[in-house]
Amino acid sequence: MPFVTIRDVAKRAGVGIGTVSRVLNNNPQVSVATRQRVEEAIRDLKFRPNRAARLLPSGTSHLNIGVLLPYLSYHPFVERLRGVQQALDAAEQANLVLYNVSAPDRIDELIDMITSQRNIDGLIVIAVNLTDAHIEALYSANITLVGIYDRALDAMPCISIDNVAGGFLATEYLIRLGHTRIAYIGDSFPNAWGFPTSEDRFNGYRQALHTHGQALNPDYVRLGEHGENIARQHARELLMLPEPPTAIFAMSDMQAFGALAAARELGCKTPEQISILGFDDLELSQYVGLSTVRQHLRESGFGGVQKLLYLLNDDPQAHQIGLPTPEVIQRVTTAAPS
Amino acid sequence: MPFVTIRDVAKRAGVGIGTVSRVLNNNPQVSVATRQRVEEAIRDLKFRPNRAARLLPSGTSHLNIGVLLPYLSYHPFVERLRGVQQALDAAEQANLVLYNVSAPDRIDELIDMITSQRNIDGLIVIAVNLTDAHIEALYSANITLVGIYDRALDAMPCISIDNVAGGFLATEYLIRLGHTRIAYIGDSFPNAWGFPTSEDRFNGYRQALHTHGQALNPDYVRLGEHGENIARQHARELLMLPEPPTAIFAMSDMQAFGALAAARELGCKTPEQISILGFDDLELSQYVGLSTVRQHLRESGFGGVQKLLYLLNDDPQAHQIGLPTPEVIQRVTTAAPS
DNA sequence: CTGTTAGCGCGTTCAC
DNA sequence: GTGAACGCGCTAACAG
Repeated sequence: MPFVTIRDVAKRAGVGIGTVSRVLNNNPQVSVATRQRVEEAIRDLKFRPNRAARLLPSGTSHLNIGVLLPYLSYHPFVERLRGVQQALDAAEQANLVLYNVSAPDRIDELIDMITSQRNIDGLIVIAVNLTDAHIEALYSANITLVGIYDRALDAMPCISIDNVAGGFLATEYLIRLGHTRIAYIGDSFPNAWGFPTSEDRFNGYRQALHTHGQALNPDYVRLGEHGENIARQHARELLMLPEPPTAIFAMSDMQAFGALAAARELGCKTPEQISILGFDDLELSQYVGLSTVRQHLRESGFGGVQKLLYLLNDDPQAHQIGLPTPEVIQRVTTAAPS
Repeated sequence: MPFVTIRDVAKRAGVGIGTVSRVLNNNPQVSVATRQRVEEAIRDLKFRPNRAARLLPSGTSHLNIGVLLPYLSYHPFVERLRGVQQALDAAEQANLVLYNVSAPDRIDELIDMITSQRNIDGLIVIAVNLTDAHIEALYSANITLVGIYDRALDAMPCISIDNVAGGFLATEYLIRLGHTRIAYIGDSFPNAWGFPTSEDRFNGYRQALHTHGQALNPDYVRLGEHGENIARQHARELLMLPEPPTAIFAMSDMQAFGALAAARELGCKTPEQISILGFDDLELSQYVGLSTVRQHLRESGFGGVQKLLYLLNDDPQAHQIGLPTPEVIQRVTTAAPS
């Protein structure tokens, strides 16, 4: 469609394009009469200035950074997004453009849109599993990439955590407290999005048990869809076992909340009768007093931005940006078994 | 700072600017040798194409829509944001640029940034209370505004709900169930952000009681900071009153979750002994089975985008975009008193 | 106060 | 295969 330009407006209003520009920019040196004529023409023609052209003469080229993520309702993603937002805010040189993938099979479209639109300089990919073709397309569109993943990738620079180590850490912590009957509640894997999170944490759990000479009791492993409720149901079942576990390692704080609820419902005291340990350390968790593994979510978003900005400046510091290792935050839901 | 342009690269590589352009756009008709020379020059000079200039010749002018909101951790805001995201996705003609206000006193800076940057065509303001000066500044920067608020505004087109009516509806629903001892748990007001939500819903509560000839018992009104935990504490206190309420109207689903937890902890059965009604209808709430007042959060974001797009096109349909009225969604946490 | 002109940085013709 | 004009829509500096 032929866009209406400042020139059309000028002709229509019977003035020069300079005058139109002045009206557009609220320049006071325009007589009221002509200003009104111009404004009328603008309205009539439904003229709308072209942003790109407008920016051009100023030479200003601020950055647009995209963030690609699945779900806007999943806490860990949103907390990372907040970190990204804060870092970008602090840097004061870039905007945050949000891209949300609603389903795994819609990634293609989105990447197409992003590459064809040429609107962003860099992209932070949170958790979304991109194929090599996607990455290739992004790169040839000259978009600098940084991933924030649950497992390190070769295909692009990443901020990531070692979930196997995290799972190991969590389980070992419970073992050190003296627990010998430790359950695991997590997402079933593999899942539609290909998130490796649950699998990795479970492997850490398994390795820790093995290292400390404890057998893995299949009854103590409950995998299912993600969610507080399903986790609650799993915890119920665990607690009603003839020989219930004395500790539950939930692979996420949300699931730990579910387990907590189940314990409460069954009148099972935490941490006296059952220790519950989460993973994530959501902002919420401190309020609930949940013991958990802190994986520095906010920092991961923050670090992602730093890395990206360094990369955009060809600054070698980019490769130094990492994440603190996960750590156990002990609050009130874990203790030695009684 | 003097930006390095395609011309600099051309000179450096000893080629014409056309060739550089071709390399940039992956045009296959460039010999491998020259391509390499150009790429080297690009790297040496740290050249980065100007997005605006790039878009200019194509005539493509896609929209950038900003979203301004406080907190990225507050569920109702995030759900509205999701609605915005979905609508923009569906329209396929605009990007979502995210602006997050971290504190009420930082609104000024942000508005300054937004107006000086000239990056967006429209702005959807979620819950943030803007002064007339802010709105003025935005308008003279030619940014079209739509607000999504908890109370209708005159200063700009809005999607809003009537929280007084919502509070009335909620309370009347409980009264109709037969409750005569109905408590209210909400945020204390006024608050730092100036959100009128709790006050409005409380007024609806009060009016409903009055309309139905029930006295307002001050012991049954608990106001405090927002949060599941504080609500939980309030609910505890309510339930331990010599004459406890038979129903609790929590002004938000999160607070209702807190009340639910308190009831569980005290062994107080829901809904047999205590009915609990929330407000919001978060995505989460259906999983929990919480009875609540649906205020169409997602739709409000969706509608905001529609209204904005109409406004940008001077389409009078803009004024027809509204929101369904709030409705009570009865699930399992409310029933007649026994 | 207002019209005209010269770029802004890049993609796209063309000729070479 | 490659270089050099030309124009995208707009702002700013300059004449009037």
